[in-house]
Amino acid sequence: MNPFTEIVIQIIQKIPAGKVMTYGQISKLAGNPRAARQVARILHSMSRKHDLPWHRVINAKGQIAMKDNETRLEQKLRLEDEGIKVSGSGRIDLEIYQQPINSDTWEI
DNA sequence: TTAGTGACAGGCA
DNA sequence: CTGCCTGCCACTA
Repeated sequence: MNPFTEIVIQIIQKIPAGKVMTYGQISKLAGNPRAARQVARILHSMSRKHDLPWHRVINAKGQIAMKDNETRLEQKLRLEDEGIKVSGSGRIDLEIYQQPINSDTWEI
């Protein structure tokens, strides 16, 4: 497994419940600012075997970027279950729920 | 091998 | 606020 993938997985596992991060944040923390799409791919392929909180990862517009309606609904329900308010169209207030990368908990 | 396609981001209209 | 365009890279047909 390449180091980028490992770091991405560790970052996602550190996202606290009730908070979210964007793909861009994660890719930047992992050392590849332009690899947001690969983060998404890692999530899709690794979320099951690594038990990742994939639902806490959203796009830069603060929305659920799902194409599949079932998965989109599941993510919405999981987020609301953690106290995150999700708008009808799947929007989330990043000002409130986004986990800042400058926090002391991020010693990557 | 080339072309199409995303769990995306950022700039611009 | 929304939509379109370009860059990015792994995967698939």
